[in-house]
Amino acid sequence: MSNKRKKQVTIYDLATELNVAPSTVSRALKDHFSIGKETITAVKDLARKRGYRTNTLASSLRTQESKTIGVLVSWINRPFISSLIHGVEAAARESGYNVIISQSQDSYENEVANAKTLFSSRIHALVVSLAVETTQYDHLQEIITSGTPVVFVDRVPTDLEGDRVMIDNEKTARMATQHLIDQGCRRIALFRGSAQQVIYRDREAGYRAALEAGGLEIDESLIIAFDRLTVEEGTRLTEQLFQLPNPPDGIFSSNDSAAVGAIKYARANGIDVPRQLAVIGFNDDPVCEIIEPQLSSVTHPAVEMGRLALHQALRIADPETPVADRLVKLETQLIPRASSLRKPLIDG
Amino acid sequence: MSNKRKKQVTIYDLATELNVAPSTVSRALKDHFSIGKETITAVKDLARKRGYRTNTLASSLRTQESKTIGVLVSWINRPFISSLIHGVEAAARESGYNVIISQSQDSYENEVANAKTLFSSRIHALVVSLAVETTQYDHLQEIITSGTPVVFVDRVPTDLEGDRVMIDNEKTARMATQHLIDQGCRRIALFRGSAQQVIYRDREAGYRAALEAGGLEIDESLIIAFDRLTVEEGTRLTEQLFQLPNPPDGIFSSNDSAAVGAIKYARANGIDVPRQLAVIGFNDDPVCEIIEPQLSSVTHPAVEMGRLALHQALRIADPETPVADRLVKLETQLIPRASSLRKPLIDG
DNA sequence: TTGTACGCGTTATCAA
DNA sequence: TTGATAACGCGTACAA
Repeated sequence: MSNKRKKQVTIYDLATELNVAPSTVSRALKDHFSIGKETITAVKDLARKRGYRTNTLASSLRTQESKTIGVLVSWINRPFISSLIHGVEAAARESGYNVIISQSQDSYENEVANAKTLFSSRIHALVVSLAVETTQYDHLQEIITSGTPVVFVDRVPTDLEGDRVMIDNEKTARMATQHLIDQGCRRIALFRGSAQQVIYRDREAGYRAALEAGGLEIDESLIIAFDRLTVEEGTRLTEQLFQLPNPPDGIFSSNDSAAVGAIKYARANGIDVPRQLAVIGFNDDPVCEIIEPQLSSVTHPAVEMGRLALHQALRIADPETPVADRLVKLETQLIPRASSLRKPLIDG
Repeated sequence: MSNKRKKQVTIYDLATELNVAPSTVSRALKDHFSIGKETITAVKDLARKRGYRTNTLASSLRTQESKTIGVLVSWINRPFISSLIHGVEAAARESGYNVIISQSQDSYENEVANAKTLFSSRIHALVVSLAVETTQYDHLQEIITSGTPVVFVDRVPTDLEGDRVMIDNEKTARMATQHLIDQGCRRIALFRGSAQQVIYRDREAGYRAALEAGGLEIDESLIIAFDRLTVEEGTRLTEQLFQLPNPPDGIFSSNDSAAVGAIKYARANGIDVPRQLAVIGFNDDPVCEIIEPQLSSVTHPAVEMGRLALHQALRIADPETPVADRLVKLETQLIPRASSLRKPLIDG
């Protein structure tokens, strides 16, 4: 709102013009049962005519009840995150809420600053996917303590009570790794994200569990720590893998981008995918159907997670919410494609 | 802000505890020159100790000056849009502003509703990329009239005064088409987006201009109207093109997704890219370097456009802003890759 | 250097 | 069915 802005119409203006009290106008605008029918229509007509818009600021201040949801994520311009926000925003708007977004850019410092700003904006609730760097949660604990609902999505904290919407990372990773074993892989590499985030540790756990269940030896030199799981990093680290005396015959990557990097390396170096190297990613991004060979993956229902997180945020204030519901785990699915299929699938 | 929320600390609480007036606290917190040094430190110390957070709502109401920027786009989960928002958010936060996002999902009706909601929220300024359906602008004119700065990005309106941040679509399309001609294409098809949006009409104009300049005949049956420019649509409509008695030897697509669809069709049907069919897209999305052959494109600097739009929004209120600056056109660049390169490029 | 008093626009309470 | 009044938390003109 800049300085020389046209003065906005208020309920006071309408009241004066209609010769009624401001409180009457206020009630008429929200169809309060105690207001006469003619008064209501008269008020609404004039409101429309004068271009009246309710001042959300004043209303929120008075009622101590703001209709905005804060969203705190790492990077907006990532497929998974932008779909997540899409889900939050769509669900929020259906429920009459605005959405304020802020990105930490994976920096702890930014995350703390943004959390403070959002808190000051008196948001109704906060939806958070942590920055990679974040391992300490005072900035969020403070918000929870104040009574503002906080819902964690995907990148959740370890030791902090609070509501979560996520997938079963361990189980999903096990499913993906198992698939590679079923396809005949014996030396499977893991592209692991930053160990600071529990979701990546869980995926590692799933990977290890699948290998053990399959009776395969775990070779620590095949577990590769990634920093940002980008395409470039995937290409670079695949190259390193293939300089080992005994390179892998399969890769399970913690996201699709890094898996794409692996396929690019293989393609450029005459390594046959999936025969010499079977690859499976994580997220099922659109790119899976674009790269050649098409990339196997496991679903990570971003939009749905966003919607659920929002609904969870709105329900927390509700005392009826059962405690059991405070952890929502979504189902995931294996999507086998050419990058890992060496033999026909057993069923359908 | 839910009902049984812990009461927030106010300047009034701090004032009581320190035995000073609330106004003194208010001024101390913003380092007002008239307040004593010790008072300032005392106030700030206590504020920290009590966990005081300034109430943005109250402050905005009082000053008639909100620190939030509204963003109104079609779909958040699209590469170009999410990068645009990324740019807006980053720049806004640097300047101390929050960002409220809302998506029209390309529906005119949603766009109108969202514009009204944002307006009611007393945003400082609005950044808009229009819904495909939108051809009428009353909902935005109203906001402009009220004195709220409105900046249009990418999908801009035709006959509405207002600030714009965009690229030169006609020139860029000409450059892309010219490139195909240079590579020896003689029958070039155009993947055109919805004619309702001027950006797509401009790209068509550039395409036509390049053909004319190159002395090539314009075959209207090669100009394909797309609805949503998706991969699937690209594949489907390429198939149609190749059922023509005289199919094209080049495609200029108004975005990368549809171009990817064309390449997928070609790959599946043994059509050699680029020899039989040269393809160039628009946007230079990350997918360009992932598909095989890699997709030629022209840049569409989304993040930069977002940043500029935000800065433009903040400058509009400033009476010093020269009128000439109200249309910002960014430079674009041709990125030739394997999908269109039949001969070595003339220079580097 | 600090305090007093009012208003931003809305809504809740109490009274009429 | 409607009106008068106070209060939400903050900032500022004016007074001290």
